[in-house]
Amino acid sequence: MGKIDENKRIKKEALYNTAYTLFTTKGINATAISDIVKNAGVAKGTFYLYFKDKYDIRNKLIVHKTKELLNDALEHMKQEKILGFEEQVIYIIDYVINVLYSDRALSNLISKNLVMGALRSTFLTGEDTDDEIYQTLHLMIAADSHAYNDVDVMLFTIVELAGSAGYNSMHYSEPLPIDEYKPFLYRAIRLIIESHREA
Amino acid sequence: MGKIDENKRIKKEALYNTAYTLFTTKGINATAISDIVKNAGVAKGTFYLYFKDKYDIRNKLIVHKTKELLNDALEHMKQEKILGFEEQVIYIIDYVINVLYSDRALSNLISKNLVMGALRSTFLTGEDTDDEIYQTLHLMIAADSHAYNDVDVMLFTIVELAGSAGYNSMHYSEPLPIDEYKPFLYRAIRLIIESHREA
Amino acid sequence: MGKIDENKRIKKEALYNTAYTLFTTKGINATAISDIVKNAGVAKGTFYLYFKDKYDIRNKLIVHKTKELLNDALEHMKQEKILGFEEQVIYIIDYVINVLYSDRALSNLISKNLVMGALRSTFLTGEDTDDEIYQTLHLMIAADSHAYNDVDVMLFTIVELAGSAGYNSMHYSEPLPIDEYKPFLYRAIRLIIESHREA
Amino acid sequence: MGKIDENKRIKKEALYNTAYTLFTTKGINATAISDIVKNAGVAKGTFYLYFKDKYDIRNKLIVHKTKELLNDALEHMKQEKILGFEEQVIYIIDYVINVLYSDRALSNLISKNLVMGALRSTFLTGEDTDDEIYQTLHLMIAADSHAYNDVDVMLFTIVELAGSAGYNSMHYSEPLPIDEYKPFLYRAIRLIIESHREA
DNA sequence: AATGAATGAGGCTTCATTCAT
DNA sequence: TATGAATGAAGCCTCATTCAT
Repeated sequence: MGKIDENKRIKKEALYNTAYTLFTTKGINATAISDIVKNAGVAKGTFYLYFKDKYDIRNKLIVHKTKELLNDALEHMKQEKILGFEEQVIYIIDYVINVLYSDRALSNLISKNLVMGALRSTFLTGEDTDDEIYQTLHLMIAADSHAYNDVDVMLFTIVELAGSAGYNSMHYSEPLPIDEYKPFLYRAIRLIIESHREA
Repeated sequence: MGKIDENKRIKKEALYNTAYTLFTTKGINATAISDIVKNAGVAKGTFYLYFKDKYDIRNKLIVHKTKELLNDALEHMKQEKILGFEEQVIYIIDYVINVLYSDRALSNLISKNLVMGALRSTFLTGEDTDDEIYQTLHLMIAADSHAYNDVDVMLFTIVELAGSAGYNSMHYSEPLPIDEYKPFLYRAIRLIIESHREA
Repeated sequence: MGKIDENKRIKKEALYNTAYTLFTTKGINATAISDIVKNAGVAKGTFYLYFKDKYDIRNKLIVHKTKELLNDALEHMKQEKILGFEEQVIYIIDYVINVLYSDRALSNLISKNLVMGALRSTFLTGEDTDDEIYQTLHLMIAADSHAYNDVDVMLFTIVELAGSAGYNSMHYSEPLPIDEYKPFLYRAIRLIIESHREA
Repeated sequence: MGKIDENKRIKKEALYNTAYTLFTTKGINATAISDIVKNAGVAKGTFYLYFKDKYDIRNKLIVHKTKELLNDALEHMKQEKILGFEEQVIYIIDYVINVLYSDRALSNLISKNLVMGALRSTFLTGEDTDDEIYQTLHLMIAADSHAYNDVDVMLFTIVELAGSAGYNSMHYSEPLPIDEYKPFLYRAIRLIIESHREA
């Protein structure tokens, strides 16, 4: 049984990896399921054993990659012992921007729309309260020397701004290359944070 | 001759109108060129006389609709005699949000990504300097009682934030319905504007 | 051992029951073997332990259900002490029509073609002479006060007429609903029987 | 234009002919649309220009062939100057049986079920009263020296009996080869007709 | 005897694009 | 200019059957 389950995992993993490569290389529209299975070395039917269609595997990939990225960011933040909510938010966003900037493939997959969708469902929705990332963020806020109003609104605004402006600056260097745009972005974020501080 | 040209215009217009309806109803992926021509009452070959493919007509539609929307906003702003750059920016964004909120079809076509692309190319790029909208914005800034640094960066940041956060709030009522979110959005925008004022 | 055999019987029975439900609900074309095994709660491979394919289990089902139905009819006929071949034939046909009319699922499975195929192989073929139903019919004829010519032809003609006309009347109420059509049908059958009587 | 329409007719005809050959040779289940178009020498897409799917072309074929067959029968009946409704019905049925018996391919296509469906909709349904065949039958009845009750019931009963019993006798020679069975069949039909005569 | 993951042939359907009229 | 029949590549998905466990 261990053998069978191991085999299942391997096939699934092969499909994920191949899909990731193809989606980020050719784009999802230009990627056929035939391409995925051919490159993954499995039969076509096997794909349908694990995924409903092309969009199913894409969504699962995005959620996976996004969570991974955010966890990495939080991990590094802890190691670096960054203190204070404002600094922590800037650190996380900077980390994410840097990773996405250096990994264009990942950035393409987790495009502006999608990363936001994933982020929102991941750490702006309080419902899924056993979500580690969401927990961590709120702990960060609680540990800050200031108190904050409308925390979810604040996080939402920051995420949307950073995601949208960051995406465009990274991809099109407009209005400035990302390195030159960062100071403006981070200043705006700091202002937003300040505006949510309790008097 | 005028007759022939008139006929051309009518067919083209029919294609535009039908495409708009279908794109906003079924989405672009689910809309086939056959659908467009069938509903427009022209032959399939005729489509290729005017457009390269589906995406060509879509792009032309978006540019057209976006410019129309922004021109309307500026027009109303003038009529209302809104003064001061900060108030003017808020007015324009509020106008656009209100129109998109009440016209879901239009909002879907000019989705988050696209509106930004169009906006950027339309009024954040200085190249196309005979662009009326771009001109108007710079006139507004010049007429303000304050002077501003890094004007294009400022406009970019505002547009990205409003576009991205506004889109999500409108469509998903997250983290708040658009009406409740607006005060936060506008406060953030005002802070961004202030941060670009010369000392 | 008895335990194992019991287990086999249970699985087989589950397959039969599920197949019956699905065939009569969705039709055989729309029923996949996967559907059958999934609903029966057995593994796919198990199906092939007992049946060659979809059509194998269907045929076995039909034969089974048809024999059951005819045996029921004969049983009731005996209990009711119906006498005389003509009356007995009418009684059996009436019984079958009534059951099929009230059990549309069964009627769909044992459709016009199939019921005839099954019936013919069941009680018009003399080869399988240890067939109880076939025996019973011939006993009925022998016990009648008249003698008959070309008995198999007579039975065949009656079965075909009743099966085909009855099926259509039941399912489509054409040219009349079954209740209104019955008198015509039974009159025709009586005429056929009479025409086979020895002078 | 005549050229284009002519071409359309040719392609459609090619599809019909090929489908007929394949359906009657390999059966409809074993015939793929690919087979049809390949043999017809047209592109796959062309098939979908004229037919919805495999069953669509089959149904159209059956209706076409059935009407053709019945019209032939009526035509010959007139040429032979057959008089009297009873004789006319026997003549038609005999004609149809003979053709189907000698053309096994046609007989397979227009199988028991289907011929009935087609026949019923063609000449037992009074609604489509501009149907030539239906008209002809009623004229025949009107011209007979006897008057008849429940004409549609009578026709229905005859058609069902002849179709069902004839089909089986032809295909399986059970209970007798068709030539030997005919006398019994025709006797039964005559009895049915007589039973519908007005006193 | 029982399982169910894996297979891959096989069939279906759509649709952008061309081109003769 | 305008037409729309024809094309056929391209992609999707199902499902009967096998076989290692």
